[in-house]
Amino acid sequence: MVSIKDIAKQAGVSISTVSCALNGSDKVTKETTAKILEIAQQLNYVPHAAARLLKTKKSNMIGIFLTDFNGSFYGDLLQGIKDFLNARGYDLLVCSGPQSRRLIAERMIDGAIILDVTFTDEELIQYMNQGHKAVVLDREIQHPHINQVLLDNKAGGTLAMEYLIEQGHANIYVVTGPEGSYDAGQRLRAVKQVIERSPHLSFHEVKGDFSKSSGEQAAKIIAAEYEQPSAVFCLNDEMAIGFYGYIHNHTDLVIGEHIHLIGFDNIELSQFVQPRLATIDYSMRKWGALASEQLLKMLSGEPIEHERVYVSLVKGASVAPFHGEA
Amino acid sequence: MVSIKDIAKQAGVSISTVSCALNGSDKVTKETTAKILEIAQQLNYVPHAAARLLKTKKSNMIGIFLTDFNGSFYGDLLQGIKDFLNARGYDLLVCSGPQSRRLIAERMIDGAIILDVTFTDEELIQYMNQGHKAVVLDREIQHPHINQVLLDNKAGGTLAMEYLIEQGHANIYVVTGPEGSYDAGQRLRAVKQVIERSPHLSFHEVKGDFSKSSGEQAAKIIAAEYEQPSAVFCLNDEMAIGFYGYIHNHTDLVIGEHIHLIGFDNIELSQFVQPRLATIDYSMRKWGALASEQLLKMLSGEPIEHERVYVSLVKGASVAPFHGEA
DNA sequence: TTGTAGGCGTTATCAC
DNA sequence: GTGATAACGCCTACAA
Repeated sequence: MVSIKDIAKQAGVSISTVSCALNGSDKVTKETTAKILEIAQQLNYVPHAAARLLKTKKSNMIGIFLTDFNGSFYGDLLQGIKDFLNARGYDLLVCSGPQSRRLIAERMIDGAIILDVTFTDEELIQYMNQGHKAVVLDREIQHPHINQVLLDNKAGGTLAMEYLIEQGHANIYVVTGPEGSYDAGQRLRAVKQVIERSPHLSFHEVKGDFSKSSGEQAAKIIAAEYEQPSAVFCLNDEMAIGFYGYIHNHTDLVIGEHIHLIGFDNIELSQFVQPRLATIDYSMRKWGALASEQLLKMLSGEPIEHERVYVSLVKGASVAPFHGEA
Repeated sequence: MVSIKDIAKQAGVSISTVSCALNGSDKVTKETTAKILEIAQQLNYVPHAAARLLKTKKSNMIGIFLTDFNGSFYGDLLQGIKDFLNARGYDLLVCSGPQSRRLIAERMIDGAIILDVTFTDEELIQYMNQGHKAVVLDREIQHPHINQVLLDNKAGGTLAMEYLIEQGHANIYVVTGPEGSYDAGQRLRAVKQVIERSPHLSFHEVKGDFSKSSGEQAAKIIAAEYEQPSAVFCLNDEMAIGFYGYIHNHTDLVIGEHIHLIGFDNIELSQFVQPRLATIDYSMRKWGALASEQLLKMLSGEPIEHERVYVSLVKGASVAPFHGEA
């Protein structure tokens, strides 16, 4: 492998001159710089990242940590992060699994973005105490080296519930998310707050875990006890899609007529189902870009505050007005 | 940051003793090793990956390069790769975009797995000439540092066509894949070879690009010129699903009766559509595991040959027998 | 069994 | 403007 030493020899200059020239320092003549650059080129010189990192303590790499690699769900989020980082000279590494944490500990990356429930708060804080920095997308946690960029789940949950109530629905189900999920927990909390303020409502909770199949299960349960038009808030779209499928294939009930359904996330599929699924929308790309921005600011020592990703209601014919007796 | 120097000082021994102890060399007393280990523990010592890499030239990291982050398609493949690598002390980094190539060039990873059409054969060969090693999943390319682990697209394409023909279909459409895709190209070639051997068939090609929406487009075209029962081979399942949707929602035709459909990939959704989609199956996890295995073998200098991932036919009611006049 | 010394490829601080 | 020289943190002969 060719190193700056080789090119120094070729050019008949010292290695420090080469280093300066390569890094575009103005302490070197234009001519020598040009000569050095040319030799580097024809020698196919590529710097050794590890050596540079050892000295500069900057790898220009950011890691995002995911629970697993499933879910087209993350596509846009990752793209948003990557685009933002690339534009600023950083690279993104997507990591998963407990073993990958060594990238943080062993200082291979400059910072981390966390969207991984398998990270405990404790270990996260431990890393941060060692001087590492991170942005979390999936929890509330206070530490000088941690910044939060969270979805406004509370607003979303409230928006969804109020929409159902506005449309005249008083018999309401919620299909919950997995244990331990911050987003699911927050959404459910918002739902309960609305419920508490509206004692006239009939309210039921059905367990779900954000998967399509759990949406189907929920549909089965709710369809079985169906007596009157009901509204269902699936805490994410994937479950809502599963819900749709079950109702459509296995019952005589009609979405938007007997059962009024709203989801959360506005995934691509939501616009294709008939009738269109009402849901809560937000931009994955923006979420990713914002998280990246916050992380880079932290790295540069800029003081920052926690951020929120705002959400909005997407109406859809899956929820129709209801004018019956509650 | 605490380094072996600090722990050497604490333990009252030299740096090299610490290094040996940490690396489990038998050149150090059990007692001193134990003492050193304990101090390392309580000092929260973590080795610096860059420093180690600089010396050992092994990062124990493997990179997989993808065209983009979309597509739940890759979930199982990545999981298969990760599991295999983790079990052998390697970590997986998922990378995308031209910038990420520096991980290869700058020697941050020990090897690469390529599933990225934006990599040209030329640049790949250039990297390999510099001594890097890779397994390719998406092309045929000969180089001592490159190993191929390819899907047996030819067998799959042939299997699909023969199934349609066996079932009595003689009016056959194929919905193609994107330009430049190796898999799409190979599948189409297999189709054409079957066609050439069966001159009595009526055969039509409709352009697609592996996306669901292109499947819908194809359905629109084929439905418009529908005259008699036809068989359609969508070169991947995603298009087949789009095809389904269009036929179901916008025409009176029935899959498995007027239109007989087969796909490729056996994605999860395929088993849920009604009637079940006939398709070509293979294991993403195995593909990933095999690719990883080959890469590690290359890294250890073991001589290896190119590998193939075998496929099989999955029958489904989306293709029914046809006994009419061709 | 332990310590000494040199080097991995860079960057950075100085003299010259 | 350029060139020694010393780090960075770790590994590994080799010497003691």
